[in-house]
Amino acid sequence: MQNALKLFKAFSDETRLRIVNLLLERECSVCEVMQAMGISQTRASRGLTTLYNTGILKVRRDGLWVLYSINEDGIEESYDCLLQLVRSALKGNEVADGDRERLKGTVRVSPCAGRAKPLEHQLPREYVSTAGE
Amino acid sequence: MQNALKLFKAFSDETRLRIVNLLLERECSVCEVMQAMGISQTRASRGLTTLYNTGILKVRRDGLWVLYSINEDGIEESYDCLLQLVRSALKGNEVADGDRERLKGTVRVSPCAGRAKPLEHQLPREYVSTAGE
DNA sequence: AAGCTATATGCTTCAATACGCATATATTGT
DNA sequence: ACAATATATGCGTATTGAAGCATATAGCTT
Repeated sequence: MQNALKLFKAFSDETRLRIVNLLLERECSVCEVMQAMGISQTRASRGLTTLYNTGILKVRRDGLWVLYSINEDGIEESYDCLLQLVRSALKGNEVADGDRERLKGTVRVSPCAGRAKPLEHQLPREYVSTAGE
Repeated sequence: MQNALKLFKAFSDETRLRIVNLLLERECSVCEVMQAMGISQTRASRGLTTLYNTGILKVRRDGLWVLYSINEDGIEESYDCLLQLVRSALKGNEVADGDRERLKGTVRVSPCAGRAKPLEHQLPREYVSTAGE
């Protein structure tokens, strides 16, 4: 029961459901989740961490980036049906569809984006426009 | 998404999971749930009401008793898998097993049972022992 | 080593939730 | 109508949970 309870609690939050929605598309870094969903770094990180602690996600590092993805061989057989339920529940939802759409355009950019610093300081070289130089 | 969210929230509480556990066995009145789980009337009633409001349960009246049961043709196709997950998750759990076991011995008795009043005042006639009379 | 970037986290606040007590409501029998 | 029983619910409280801010940590790059 405790395992099931943990799973249900993990899925009982809109932020986390939207995150799962993204990860069902593909592996994501924290900053990609932030951008696609338009939420703060703290919120994205906390949502991911909670899902990870429940066993739903796995993590790996790629340089500075921490990449989260669905933990296919997670907990139990049964829990697979939950993911399918989430997937179908989010398909057709305006917010979730928008998140997935924006995910396509995300870039691995600093969580400082949107703050006062000039944009060039936060984008990896290859993404910085050279038009104005 | 909102529907899925409501379902997950409904299932993300131990009291409610245990109630579903009982109702997967059979239709129950509030007082039977109280007895089987050893919880207060308020707690039982609130748990049942929450599950009902989510569409998971249906209700009917039988005289003084309000009988709750799983709403088979509830919300959506997908949600059926949730019930199966709950069933399997609760099978083998000590608390849940105990609840189901005690359910067999429950009696439709007043929620006042266990308080100061003499037992005879709260049991339907047919359950009152006549040994002491 | 120093500085930058990506992420995690301690502390705090605010909102949501669970549930107890007392009481209201609904239903039946007398 | 009255009393008794079964359940629901308003109000208050305690607990939990989400998430912001500031800061710590980890890993590049030079």
